[in-house]
Amino acid sequence: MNRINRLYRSLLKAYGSQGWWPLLDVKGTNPTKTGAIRGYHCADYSYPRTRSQAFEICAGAILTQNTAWPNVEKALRSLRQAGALDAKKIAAMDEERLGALIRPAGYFRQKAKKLKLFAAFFLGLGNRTPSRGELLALWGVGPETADSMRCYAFKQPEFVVDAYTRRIFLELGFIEEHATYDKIKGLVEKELATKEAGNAEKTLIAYQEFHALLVEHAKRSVARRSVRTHQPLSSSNRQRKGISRLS
DNA sequence: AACCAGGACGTGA
DNA sequence: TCACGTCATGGT
Repeated sequence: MNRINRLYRSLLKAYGSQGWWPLLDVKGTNPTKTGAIRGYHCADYSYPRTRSQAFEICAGAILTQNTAWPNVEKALRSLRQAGALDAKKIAAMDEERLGALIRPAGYFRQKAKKLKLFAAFFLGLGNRTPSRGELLALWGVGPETADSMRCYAFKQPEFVVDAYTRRIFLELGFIEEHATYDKIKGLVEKELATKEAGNAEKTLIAYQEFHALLVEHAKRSVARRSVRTHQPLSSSNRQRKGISRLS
């Protein structure tokens, strides 16, 4: 078994299934997760079940850009409270009012624009699944956001690379310091898929879980300092925090 | 009280 | 291509 698969298996053993993407109305059942327990659908991969839930995931993907999830959740609840967690409503809303509703998520002027653009695009899709290229062509949607939408909202086997993934892979020596997004994505899609090759559904679940597990692991054990310095966490720190090396 | 969060985009070199 | 600056609130 290759190192990517080994890491995936040990993370899964350590933290259990994560059940991303978090949805406002879904209750999670994994007590070992950090942060909010609600919002996850651990070991149930039938979500999103509606077009509306797919939109909620996409909106969350935009709102979470460089932003901590609890703040995103506040913005989503604020939208729902206003009856506006809905593509039609958002597409028709003026940016000032939308910005006020999503304020807790930060960057509210930019994100109001992004949400409006995306909402109009989403409506135009009808029931269709957008390609990665279509998403990337939208202003405000970069590689990570596009892959998050594809993987979690539209259930396409597409691995999401984020800052946490990068940090952990660098620490483990899986990648070079300046590895590109596509390089890291390719590494996972090549190595993690080998076992599930030919089974699209299992591949999708593996991509969803692996990304979520990397985030969970990073939140617990990877020093924030390493973002700037790229210095590995010392073993004494690791032990003090009760984190095993996992590979 | 700095520092950072599940980025993306525009700019100048 | 590449390194920065910008966007902005809220938690630690």
